[in-house]
Amino acid sequence: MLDIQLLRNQPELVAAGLARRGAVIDLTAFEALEAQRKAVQTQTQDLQAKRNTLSKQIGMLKGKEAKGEEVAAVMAQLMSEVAGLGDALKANEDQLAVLLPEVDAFVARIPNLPHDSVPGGRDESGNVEILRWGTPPVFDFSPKDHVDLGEALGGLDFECGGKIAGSRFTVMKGQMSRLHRALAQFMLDVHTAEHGYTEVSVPYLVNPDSMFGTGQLPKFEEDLFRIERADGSRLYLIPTAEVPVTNIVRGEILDASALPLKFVCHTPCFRSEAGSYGKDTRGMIRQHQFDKVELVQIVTPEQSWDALEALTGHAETILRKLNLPYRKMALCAGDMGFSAAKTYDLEVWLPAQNTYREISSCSNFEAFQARRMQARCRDVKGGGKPRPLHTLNGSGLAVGRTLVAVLENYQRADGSIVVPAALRPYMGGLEIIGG
RNA sequence: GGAGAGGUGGCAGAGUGGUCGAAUGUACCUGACUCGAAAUCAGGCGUACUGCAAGGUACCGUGGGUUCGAAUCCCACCCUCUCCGCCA
Repeated sequence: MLDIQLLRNQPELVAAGLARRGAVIDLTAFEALEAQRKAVQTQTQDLQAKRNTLSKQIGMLKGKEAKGEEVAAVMAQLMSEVAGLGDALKANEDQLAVLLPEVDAFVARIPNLPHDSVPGGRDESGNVEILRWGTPPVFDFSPKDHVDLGEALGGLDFECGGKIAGSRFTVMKGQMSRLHRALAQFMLDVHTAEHGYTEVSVPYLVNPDSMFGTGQLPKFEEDLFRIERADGSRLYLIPTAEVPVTNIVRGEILDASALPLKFVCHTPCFRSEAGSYGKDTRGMIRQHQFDKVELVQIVTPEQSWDALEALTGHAETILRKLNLPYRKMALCAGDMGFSAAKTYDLEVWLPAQNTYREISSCSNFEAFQARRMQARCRDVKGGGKPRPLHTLNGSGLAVGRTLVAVLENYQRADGSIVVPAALRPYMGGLEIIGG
């Protein structure tokens, strides 16, 4: 959520920032709504103040009456005076009860402002390559894609996934399952042992408040799987561990000296993929369910930009240790997600597609999510007031897509797969799958 | 699923209609004493909105209601704990 003060005081600045990402804001509507809100709110509070003082006087008179003083007449006078406020006050409060949520709803649907360092651009084509690492492998045979490789090895079964659940679901078996598990374990171990993250395990179903906190709601409900419960409440399957993990600090005021908090979390992720019909229908690239190891940092406002570089580096480390060629992209303003102030995508080389595909997305949200979550920090020494903290997250990495990258980059002419050296300790020393 | 108890400030814990945004203790911050610390003493110490300020308003699990006035009474819901049942 944007700082509503910024929206009130510098609306042109907000509009300009939003324009960079192709978003339009109706400032006239906002200002009209705000003017109305302000008028009704001050009037309501004046009436409440009047009621409160009069009622207090009645209270004092009650005390005197108890001591035997004759105050009934004055009291009756006051009571009728207060009663006269009743209707006007009720009307104002009712009006306010409509206006305040309207203002909230308006602000809740505005995306974050892109950071100054974010390149301009409308879509994917405006993204800027920051670096390239590794060399795409050269094969003396025609490389297969992960579907052909996986099916031939008996490790990937898309038909079976379709039978059990539907399209965009996969069944893995044998060494393929183990390789998948090894990848997740490896990532968790690197991030905890070498990068200082604390591993957390969290709910895979979350409530609407949590989805609001990280920005999935109210605008992107159609991207989520929803569970309706008998009592009328609802839960959502997490589309990323970002949601439950970031919401750990929702509603909290943290001692600034306790920051940064660094969490790593392995979960399945569930996405409805509404609107992506026909896109990546083959294989494991785009699934309704996939595993991901997520990095989340909770930091002070001063720390967040350094933290974004560090966090992205942590994700890159996994690719490097697996010796997978990748490139690092700075997303342009028009291609960033709703809540992000800046995002780096890491794209891994996929030989069969002869291109780089997203395998990680690392973002600094600045105070955008923190404001929605009312997550704040306080400098105890300075005696300062609570202020919104900053949040970041990034995939480190998407496990399913990493599996795809390993299969395709490490394949041999006979269809067997070389197990990357870093994973062998997790595979009981196995060097070749299907050899 | 059945029965019961309870949700108040960082924590503990009072408060059952009226100067209650809330006693007290503890933690924490500042100052005094001290070479320093402990102990002691004095003061401060929730969040948000609003106002130049003084101040005002809201918040005692959440949402409604009763009342001139609600932490306190009524209704619904949520959560926690205990016991029983069921169960990975």
